[in-house]
Amino acid sequence: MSERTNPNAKATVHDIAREAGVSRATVDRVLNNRPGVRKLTIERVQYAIEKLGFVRDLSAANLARKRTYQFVFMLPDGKGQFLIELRNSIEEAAQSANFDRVQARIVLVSSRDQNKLTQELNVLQPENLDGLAIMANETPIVRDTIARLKAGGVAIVSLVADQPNSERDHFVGFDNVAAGRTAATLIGGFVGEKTGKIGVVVTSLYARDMIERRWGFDALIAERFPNLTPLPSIEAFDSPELSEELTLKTLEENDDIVAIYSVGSSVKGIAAAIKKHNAPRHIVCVDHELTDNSRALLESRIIDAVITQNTGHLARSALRVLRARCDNAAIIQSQEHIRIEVLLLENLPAKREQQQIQN
Amino acid sequence: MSERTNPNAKATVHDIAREAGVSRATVDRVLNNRPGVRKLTIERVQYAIEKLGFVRDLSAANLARKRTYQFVFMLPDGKGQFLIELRNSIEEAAQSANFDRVQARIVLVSSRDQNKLTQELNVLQPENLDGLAIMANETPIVRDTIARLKAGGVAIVSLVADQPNSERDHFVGFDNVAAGRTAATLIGGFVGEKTGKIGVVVTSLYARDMIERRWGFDALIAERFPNLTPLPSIEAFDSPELSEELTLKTLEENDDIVAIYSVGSSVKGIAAAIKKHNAPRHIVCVDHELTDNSRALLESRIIDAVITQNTGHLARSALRVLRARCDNAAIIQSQEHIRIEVLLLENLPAKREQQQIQN
DNA sequence: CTGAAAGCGCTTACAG
DNA sequence: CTGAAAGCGCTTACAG
Repeated sequence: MSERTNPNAKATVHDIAREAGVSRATVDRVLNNRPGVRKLTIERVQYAIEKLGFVRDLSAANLARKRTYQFVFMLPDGKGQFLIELRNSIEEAAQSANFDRVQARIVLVSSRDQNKLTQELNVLQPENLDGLAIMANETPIVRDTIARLKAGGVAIVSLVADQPNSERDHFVGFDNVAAGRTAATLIGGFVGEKTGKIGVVVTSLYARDMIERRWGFDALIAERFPNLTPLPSIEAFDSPELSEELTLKTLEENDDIVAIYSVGSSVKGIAAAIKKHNAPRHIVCVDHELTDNSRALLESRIIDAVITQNTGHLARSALRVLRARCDNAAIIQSQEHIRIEVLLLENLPAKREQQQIQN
Repeated sequence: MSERTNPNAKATVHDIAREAGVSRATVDRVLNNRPGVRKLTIERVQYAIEKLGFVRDLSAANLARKRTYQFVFMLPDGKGQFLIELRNSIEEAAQSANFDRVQARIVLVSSRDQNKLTQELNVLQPENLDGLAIMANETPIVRDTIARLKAGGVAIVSLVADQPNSERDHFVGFDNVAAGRTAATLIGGFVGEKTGKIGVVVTSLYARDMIERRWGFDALIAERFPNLTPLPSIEAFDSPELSEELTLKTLEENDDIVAIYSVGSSVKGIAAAIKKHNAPRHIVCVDHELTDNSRALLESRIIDAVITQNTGHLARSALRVLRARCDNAAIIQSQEHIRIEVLLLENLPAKREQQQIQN
């Protein structure tokens, strides 16, 4: 069945207009809080809205308005697998959101060159922007840009790494402290009753997400696994070579390492180091973010688990939240909660089906 | 910015009509494969569509059509927490889908009384139904109903438990075999090197999802953990008392039980049994589906992990797939993949925020 | 087989 | 401060 046959059909602006004894244009003014309506008239219209239980049809409104949503995703230009996945997911989500009148584009910004970053940020103007999703380190220039755009009425979400001291409307990403605790629980559980040290490798000592994960990790190990001692963080930047070299050095210097926590995107080098070092027994290894690397390492059982946030969910959630903000609509919190996913070889999702289309 | 200012504005039916030298009505006929158009005309229109890169605006089409989607979710009337959660999620999702012209309602059917089930199923008629999501045991009557509705043009998805031998369009739920394997990996990992038996408790010996989980579980234990021996399944139906009694009996008869796998919704009784039995060392316990019970047991560390599928995701995915089917549109596979979630105390999502609304 | 006209529910100039 | 008319992109009778 397709036609609406039910007798208590939904009320329309037309019905409201008739009920309130005004024109549809006036109903529209009240609906959209436009100025230039007498207070009494407003009340009459509002009464009619209440009475008839009117709910406006947003898609009809958007059609009439020729409303289009201009969103920008600003991401670091890094070459890590996670970033690549995230970009793919955003493009995919943007494409299907396109039917919904949203145009989203990705802007990559240098994570090193502050001047270029400043330039890129200054290009963004509220006049041609409805929403911004930004993943960047917390710096004054980023904070200022957020404030400026916010003041211009742009909806803002921080992505993956929060900007807690800025005026972003929402954070789309998981709780990094809890993620660190999750990693600790897995490592502690899998190590069992053995006593020993844990190597910890981060991408950067100063990135907020890394710091938070490490906090959570250390706290939980201290609480529940007194048999384990995390070592100071090794900083590997984005370099597999550096990561391998430093990890190997640590393994050689500490013969009682029972586990390694890969907090950032350095697992490739870590795995190489573990293989080279070739310890007599399995070293438990937990990594963050599912990539081709971590997938292969899970399959060869070099690493035991991956803790990740789904890039598709991140992309769609950012889009939904921005749109809701623009429409001044509510969001369903539970739907926007980004889960901390624990991936073992056994519950690994099948490899990205390249935008596979069914039917 | 809101207005579409860009010069290469999207083509509309109007543009196609002009380009092809026909009326908009004819364009519409071609677009919707309606009969009564000369072949030559069809080709001309299709050529114009290609040339202008026309993409039809579905929401405008639906507006014009007064199209409404009538969906039914048919679920067992059981009183388990998972079912309750699922129902809540469906209601929530249905509410927000309402803006999108879909009307979804839940019909509960008896899982015991075949006659009542038959009656309920017979009420469903293709005339007033666009899509059906069904969670039910595989029985001939269910299979026949699916076939009948399918023949009448109704879109069908099976939910949580698949109906692989029916003509459903899609299955919304996770891979139960892989879920069982995931449970086994966790149990094996957490038990460590100890040798012993594993108790296995199911809701029903004949439910497809239980059987599949058990398959996966046994297979992985055999592959990777020769130190562990799963016992035959204990069937506890939906009864906490029975589950407690039988689990306790098993624990007393086997003093080398190191873990319990709760395949169905029997964890309350299992936990009670574990507490009563009070073994000298921790018994590893993994459960399925996040509920208030399992959450509390995770917090008190009686159980170690919960394997679950997100009910919100199930509900929204079912809705999206049904809708796509009705529109004959493609679905994004990666978006519809239902993940096997591993929940530890540390990555537990906050308790259901009762339809919390922000702003 | 094809088209002119009216309409879906809402909004936008324009006029008063 | 308010309304009549036209229009968003698409579809539906109706007429021919």
